[in-house]
Amino acid sequence: MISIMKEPEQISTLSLAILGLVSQQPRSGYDIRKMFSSTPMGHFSASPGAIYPALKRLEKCEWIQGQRQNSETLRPKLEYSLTPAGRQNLEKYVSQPITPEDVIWRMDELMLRFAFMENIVGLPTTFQFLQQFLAQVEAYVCTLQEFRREFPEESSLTGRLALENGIEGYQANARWARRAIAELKQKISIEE
Amino acid sequence: MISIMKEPEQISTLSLAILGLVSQQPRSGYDIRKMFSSTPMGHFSASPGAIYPALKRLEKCEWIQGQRQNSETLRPKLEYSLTPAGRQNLEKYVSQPITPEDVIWRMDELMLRFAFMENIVGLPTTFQFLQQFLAQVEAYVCTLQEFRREFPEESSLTGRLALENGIEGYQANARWARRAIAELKQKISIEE
DNA sequence: AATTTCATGTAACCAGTTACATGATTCA
DNA sequence: TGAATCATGTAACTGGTTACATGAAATT
Repeated sequence: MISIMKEPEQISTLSLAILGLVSQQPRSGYDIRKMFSSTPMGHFSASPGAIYPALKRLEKCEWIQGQRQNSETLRPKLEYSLTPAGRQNLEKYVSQPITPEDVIWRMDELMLRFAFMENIVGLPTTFQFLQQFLAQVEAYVCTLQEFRREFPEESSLTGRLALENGIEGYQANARWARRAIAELKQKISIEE
Repeated sequence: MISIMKEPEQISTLSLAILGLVSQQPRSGYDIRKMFSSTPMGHFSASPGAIYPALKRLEKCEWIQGQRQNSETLRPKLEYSLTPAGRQNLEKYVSQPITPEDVIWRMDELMLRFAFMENIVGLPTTFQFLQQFLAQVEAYVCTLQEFRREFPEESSLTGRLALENGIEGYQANARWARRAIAELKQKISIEE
């Protein structure tokens, strides 16, 4: 008897971060909490009330699987790793085409996808990701600049500056993407 | 009989955006939804399921007050404006000192505070805000660079690049803040 | 012996998402 | 007359926050 699990169409950034981490190596909830609190990895809270339920959810839909470590001792720990199905779904998820909505509403998710991409889908797909990313970011910069041009000049100084902050942030992302593309190109050519 | 309302110690970004908008002029829920969907204002969803309950909450704690417009017609609309108490609380909230946690976890909130500051607390306080902002951002850039220096070079290319994306984003914020400070300085000197 | 770190959880709460629902007004 | 826009809401669900709870192992 096979139980059909509903696949989440949209993964929360927390789940994605967890999947990325356990894709690298088996990790316990505590390991993940440590990563979140001791590194600038995304901006995740290390609260157990978020992480342990998230692990349970991912295990229930069979993307990850927990294995009890040190069962003999009095302090066993649960180490999770990706299931084959989980890896497949993760591959599909991180390789999705980048939409304009992604860069407007889900920048942090895009960066998470990117951070783990190399590991999960390899350099060529990562390269494609960066090209799409750059194109979408550049397009959005144009939209914002258009908006900036029509901004009523005398109305609100700080309002205008806040808008410019957004534009410059996206421009920084574009510059970064160009550099990253160059680095990847080099690495790919060396590996051949 | 005075009912004592519990003041929210932490305001959600959505509530803050709403407060900022109604501080400029009386606005209805529909007006606010339009702002969110037609301008790059923050990254807020215009869903009625978020906005109308938020307006109700803010009205219940007496920061804003709704007034029925066009009561004679069959399609009245509710225009909210800040109460004196609401304005006072908003002034206090946006002027709070900026903590390291703010730049790490709540960048979007800081930008919202800034976008409406001029209107709510005037240029001198806005100027102070920017100076604090710059200092905290620069400090965090150092932390990230320190982290970058200790990053294992061969481990993950995309991981390293994602970290650099973060650093460059904060550096862009610092540059922006320096420019904004210069602009404000000029404007303040002209107005004297 | 006391403190810190390892390690995993639960319960109440809250806010935002999605989807649904309603009806007036204006414009093509 | 039909579509788009104006205008406000509710209900079910979901996931993250805060706070609480427990106890072993390692360190000082």
